[in-house]
Amino acid sequence: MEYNFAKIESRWQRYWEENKTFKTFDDYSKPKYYILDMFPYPSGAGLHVGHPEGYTATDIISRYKRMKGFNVLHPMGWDAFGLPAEQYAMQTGTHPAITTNKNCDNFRRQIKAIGLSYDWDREINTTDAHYFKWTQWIFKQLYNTWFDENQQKGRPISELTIPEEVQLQGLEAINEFIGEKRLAYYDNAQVWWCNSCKTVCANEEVLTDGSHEKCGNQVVRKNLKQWLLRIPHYADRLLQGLEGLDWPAGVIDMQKNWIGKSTGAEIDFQIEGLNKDLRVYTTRPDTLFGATYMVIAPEHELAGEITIPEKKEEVEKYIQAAALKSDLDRTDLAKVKTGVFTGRYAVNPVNKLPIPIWIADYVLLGYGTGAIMAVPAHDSRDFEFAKEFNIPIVCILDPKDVEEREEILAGNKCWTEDGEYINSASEETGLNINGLNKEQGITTTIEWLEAQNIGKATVNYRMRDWLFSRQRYWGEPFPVIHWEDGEVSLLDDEELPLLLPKLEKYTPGDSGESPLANAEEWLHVTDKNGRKGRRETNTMPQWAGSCWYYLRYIDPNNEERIFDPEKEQYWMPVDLYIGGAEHAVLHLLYSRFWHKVLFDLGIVSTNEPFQKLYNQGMILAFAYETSTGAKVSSDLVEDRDGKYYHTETGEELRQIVAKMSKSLKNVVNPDDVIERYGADALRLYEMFMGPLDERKPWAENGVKGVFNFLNRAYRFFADENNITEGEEDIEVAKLLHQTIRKVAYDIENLKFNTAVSALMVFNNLAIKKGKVTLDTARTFARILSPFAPHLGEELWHLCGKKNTLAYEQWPEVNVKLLQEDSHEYPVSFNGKLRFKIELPIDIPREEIEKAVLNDPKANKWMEGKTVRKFIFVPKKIINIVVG
RNA sequence: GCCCGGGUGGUGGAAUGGUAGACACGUUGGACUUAAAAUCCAAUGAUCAUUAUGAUCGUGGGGGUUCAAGUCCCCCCCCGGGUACCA
Repeated sequence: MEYNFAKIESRWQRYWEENKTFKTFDDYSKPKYYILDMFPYPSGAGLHVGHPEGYTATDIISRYKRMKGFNVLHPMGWDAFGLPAEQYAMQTGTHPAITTNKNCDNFRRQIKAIGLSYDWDREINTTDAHYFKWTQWIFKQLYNTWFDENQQKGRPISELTIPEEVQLQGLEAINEFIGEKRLAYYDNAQVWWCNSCKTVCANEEVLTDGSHEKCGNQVVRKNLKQWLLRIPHYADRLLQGLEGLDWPAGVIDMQKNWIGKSTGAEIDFQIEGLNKDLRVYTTRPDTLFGATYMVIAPEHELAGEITIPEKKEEVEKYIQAAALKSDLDRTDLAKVKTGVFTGRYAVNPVNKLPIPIWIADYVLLGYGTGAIMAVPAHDSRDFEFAKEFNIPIVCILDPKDVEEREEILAGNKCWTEDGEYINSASEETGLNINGLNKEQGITTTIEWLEAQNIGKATVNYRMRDWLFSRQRYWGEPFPVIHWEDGEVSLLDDEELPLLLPKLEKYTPGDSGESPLANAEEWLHVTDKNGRKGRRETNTMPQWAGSCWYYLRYIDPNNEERIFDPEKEQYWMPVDLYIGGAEHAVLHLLYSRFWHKVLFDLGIVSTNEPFQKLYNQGMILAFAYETSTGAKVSSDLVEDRDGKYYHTETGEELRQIVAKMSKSLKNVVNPDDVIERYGADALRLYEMFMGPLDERKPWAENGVKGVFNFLNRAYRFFADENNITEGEEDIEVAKLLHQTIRKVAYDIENLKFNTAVSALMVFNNLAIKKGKVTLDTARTFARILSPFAPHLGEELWHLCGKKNTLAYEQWPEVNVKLLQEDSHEYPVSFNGKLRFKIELPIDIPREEIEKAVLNDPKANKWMEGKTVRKFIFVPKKIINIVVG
């Protein structure tokens, strides 16, 4: 009766594979459930125990939903483009496809060993030409779409009306006009360049200290021709779409912050002595009366013109210094603010007072208009600057009942909250907001500005255009040709996919050109008229393939179209999407953007792709450090009597929790866990560790705990001597049905840890009782199977069933068994629990009171006291207030 | 700084405002064994006292609401994640 997990697991894995047990059919008669994992990047290191956490969770739900009668789509694939395979190619000359396929094979082997119920016939790989053909096709759709502001909707470029004055200027002007509308465009853009890796880095690969995540080298800015996507056009749609989603609030907040919508006004200030206006953006037009200076960014186009000759030298010096500073230096908040006076004044439109124009690098060119009106009394940054340069601070918002009111009114303290306006009226201009509050002040001022025709309400977003090209080899080639006459054209659909050329050398050029520039034959093209052209040498970023993979799973082998619309309508949206929180913004925002464009073009049927999102927490590991905080590699740690010692120095060490890392030698490989304890134990422990969304440390002893449970369950249920005929013991029957209900509830609410615990509790009782009926054994096999599918199938089989239990019905709860006729009430006096008493459920309150107060145990607590209150909560507690 | 999470036994963690510590690890004692492993049984928040039993304290700290607070409200401390002069 030994639990031979290796034998059991390989047998059922073979069975599932041979019988294609988990092949999904497009059976429209059944309700569907689409449950998706974030597909992995198949790294050379293989799986670590963090991967199977989310995969097990989705697998449990998939198996459960199948038993509940759903048609479940549960696929897996590979996000396989990426830099590591390319760097390996640079070092060894091995084609990235070879490395990638090897890694995919290893990942697939590891994942299959966990017993996950994927439909492997739907496996996709972003580097497969059959797949990226459609990534290129989507790029074409983006290129050929413009965003109609009025309809708030993307529309085909063919539906764009060209203004007459543009048409009159000829073809070039028309193309330029269209180009400015396309969602994908080609332009100069600043990118991060790593001189050591000779490659461009994505923003997210640059650490906050300005170094390259991969090699630690400081990255530099480079100006290169790039593809960009106009995602800000969809800002409002992306914001609104968040409303109906069942997503973690934190992720929604992060996306909102990233989009960064702000409402305010643009205001034109007259510049003294120049026939020009300076336009600023502000969220606080109501504070115009407190504006005592203005600031423009050093890169502002008017910087030169505004500066008076006497100040020229000083200003130029400042601008140059600012240009040399890294972004990091410029945005370091701790640093003292710097700036320089241009010598020129603007006119404050509300009171006609002259205010000085400064240049300072705390104002960024890329946001708003690159110029601000500064209100030091009511903006902390402006306040700091004004203090530094002795610029007047005029308080115009009375904070009323605030402690520091006097200080604020005197301009010695900054006040950014609401209040009542003072000093905010001008007879000359007719604007008066004195006595109003912030909200009224803003509306009134904007109305006034619009009436004067010097400003208007404006919305700004923090989100920028998405830099969509990388100077790399191992990515999707753009289906683009740049012709010698300057025309840019896209390949016809029939010419897709555009494959990557074979290369001798994968090293990029020093100038920042992709390795593809070396592929002479591939690179140069000639059209039928003899016109010469050059293919785009940039490739798409890794996001491209992951932006839409969930759509391809629906119809992965369709050669004719991206997918069959009927299938798409059936399967979409994804009902549940589980993955790491590190994708809270970028991947999920980019995907949503593409999805909305495809929706506008009528290609997909849902407005949002992922209905419910859940993040699994990171799996950490125990690590050890000395009293000075130095980390000690795990292979140098000895455990004696619950304390930890350094094997070489003998020093006592402290146990801490840290990320798994090679240097700490605390990385756990699922292969090892499976070999020692089996896949079911791995799965069970991943779930038993704690709540799915929390970070938690891996502990080998915990695996032993669940392994123990599987052992006990097998030894008990696989032994026919323990299986009886006839009626089930009432206690066992009651607990069984409680367990069915608890496990189902917990699965649906993603509380897998407590579900496992409930199964353990039932198993403990069954073993204690020593006997269960065959029905009970069969029920247990079914409710265990989503968690430990191999053992589930084995027990099902031993219970005399021939076929897989994957599609068996989830057991019905017998509600009658769950009804109790009495309850053991805890009795408290003044909130302190004193004793317990068993009472029938259905007797009136008076009798309960009588029974409790007359109980001999109650005397002790009531002696010399009177009962002031008797609290009775049915099926919960009794609390008696005495005094 | 701002925005999210989180802080419960020796450990991982349970707990619709209603019996704090389910379940598991570890530890201790016992059974089995020549012995060990495995397995099984029992105990296990702390403190005090003890004949079973009992009492007091206890969910980061301080206040509050309530018959009743780990849970709700206010203030503070610590840890993790995100973000960073976005006007």
